[in-house]
Amino acid sequence: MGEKFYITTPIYFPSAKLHIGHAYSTVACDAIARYKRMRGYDVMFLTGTDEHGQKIERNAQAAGVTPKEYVDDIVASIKDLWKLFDISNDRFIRTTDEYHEKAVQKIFQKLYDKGDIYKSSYEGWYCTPCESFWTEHQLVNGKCPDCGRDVELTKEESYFFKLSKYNDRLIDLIENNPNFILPQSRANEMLQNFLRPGLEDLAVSRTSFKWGIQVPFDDKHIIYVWIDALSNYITAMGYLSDDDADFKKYWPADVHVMAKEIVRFHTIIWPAMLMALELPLPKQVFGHGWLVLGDEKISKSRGNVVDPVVLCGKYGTDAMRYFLLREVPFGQDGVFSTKALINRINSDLANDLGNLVSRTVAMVIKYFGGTLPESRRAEPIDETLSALAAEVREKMCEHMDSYNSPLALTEIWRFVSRTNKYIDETAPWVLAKNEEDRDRLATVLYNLCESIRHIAVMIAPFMPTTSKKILEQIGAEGEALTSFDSLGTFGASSPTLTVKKGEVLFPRIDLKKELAELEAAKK
RNA sequence: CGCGGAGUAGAGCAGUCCGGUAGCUCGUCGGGCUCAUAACCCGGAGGUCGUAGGUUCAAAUCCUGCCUCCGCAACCA
Repeated sequence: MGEKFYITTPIYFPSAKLHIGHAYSTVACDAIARYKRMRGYDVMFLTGTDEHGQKIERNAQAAGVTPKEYVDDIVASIKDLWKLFDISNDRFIRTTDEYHEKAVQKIFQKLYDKGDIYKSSYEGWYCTPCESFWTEHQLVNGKCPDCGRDVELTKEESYFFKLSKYNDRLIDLIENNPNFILPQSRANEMLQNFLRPGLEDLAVSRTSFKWGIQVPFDDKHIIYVWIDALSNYITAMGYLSDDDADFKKYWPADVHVMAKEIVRFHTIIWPAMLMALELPLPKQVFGHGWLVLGDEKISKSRGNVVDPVVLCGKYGTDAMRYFLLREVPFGQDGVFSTKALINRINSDLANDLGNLVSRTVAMVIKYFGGTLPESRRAEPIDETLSALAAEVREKMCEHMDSYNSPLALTEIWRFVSRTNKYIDETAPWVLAKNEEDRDRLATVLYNLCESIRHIAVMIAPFMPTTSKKILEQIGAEGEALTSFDSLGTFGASSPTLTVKKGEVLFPRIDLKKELAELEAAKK
């Protein structure tokens, strides 16, 4: 096993079904994890759920079940969702797991013993019917933002974490490690908005609800959910448990991936906690953009949720994965629309890739009965394929090493296009008409199969199932033909390879019909 | 002046750091091909690069003002 690589998704809040945006975060991590495994890394890929908090408590109450019953249900659906999206996580942590709860209490105790957590009180606006505290900013016209009723100024006892103590060290961290926060523009945001103005100590306990982890030495207090949630990255590895071998092996994380709005917690609170615990810091925090619907952000409260289960069922898992990984620009927002999705599937997957495989396999069968003969006749043009294959492989790796899947895929598709063009340039159907060109025809078809093999291996992190299906069709089996290392050779496939006609990889979708059906479904 | 990001063909983006023919994908129009999933290949049309100034032989790119949109401001992936 090679060097270790530890990657995490955020842990998701099971207050309702997950939407396409959650799937995006997880699929993005999965592609990176699969890519790293392919490159020989010993990968630890962690995801999970963040199950505590007042909102869960209330939802459960409304549903007439215990909080645990409530989250168990949703967590089961989340696990199903990741199965559907072909997510290859090595571990799944729930913040209600006993080992996690115990470890979080130990972390809290440790910080308290060290003097980094102290007891005090803070003032806030309390809404009695809602039993909620609000800050001045959160109030809407001086009223409760939830119910609109009057609020009263109240003092609540709370434990505080000395976040301010780590202010300078955090500034140093971000200023001296330009790659700590990706994309880098977010680093400025953290410095300008929070660090340079000066951090305040953080209230890290609550007394207004019960569904959470108790402060070990004060059972009136529940540990603040972000302290609870962020700790998952180390508790999942066994930190402060009887067996911390994985913690020693995998920590620090190589990258925490998340959507942009929680970058703040991961680049300020989390590093400060680790500094207080005297642990190494994660190497990188990557804040990706959002999938927006038209102009609107996808959000449960706006009711414009796009159901990923329905989409996968309709268009297929790999097509959805491809769309997500290709369409959202690096670190920026991407637009989700049915039209954009179908256009991507039709042009990139059906027309370019699927059809390339289909026409190649068909020609090998039509002209040689499925198995290529050994005779060869090379021509200079053939080298354009082998040269480009090597170049594209390099660039794809560069892009994936900086977590830029859209550009990595763009590179691969440059090769897909070149391969399609090669067919036109060599015109195998003309060669097939002349007996004296049979060795040339065999060479052309071999080069096509070999190019397709390279493509299939390169797309494996993004579309694992499609990759396998394609390799099967061109008769590529075993490490020597399917591993990343096998891409070092253009010409590794057997000279007398046998193809196998397979199902249509990506059926073309009738855009107009599909949109009409969607419209009809709305009514 | 709270902080940050963005305005480039019909749509989505690259190019801006290190000024010098404005590029890519989709769509559209025309042509080619017939192996293939009416797919593939070639070519054309389409942009005063948000706006007003400035610097320069030369500005999408550097400087200044303004307009518009978006995000963040302590629990939305």
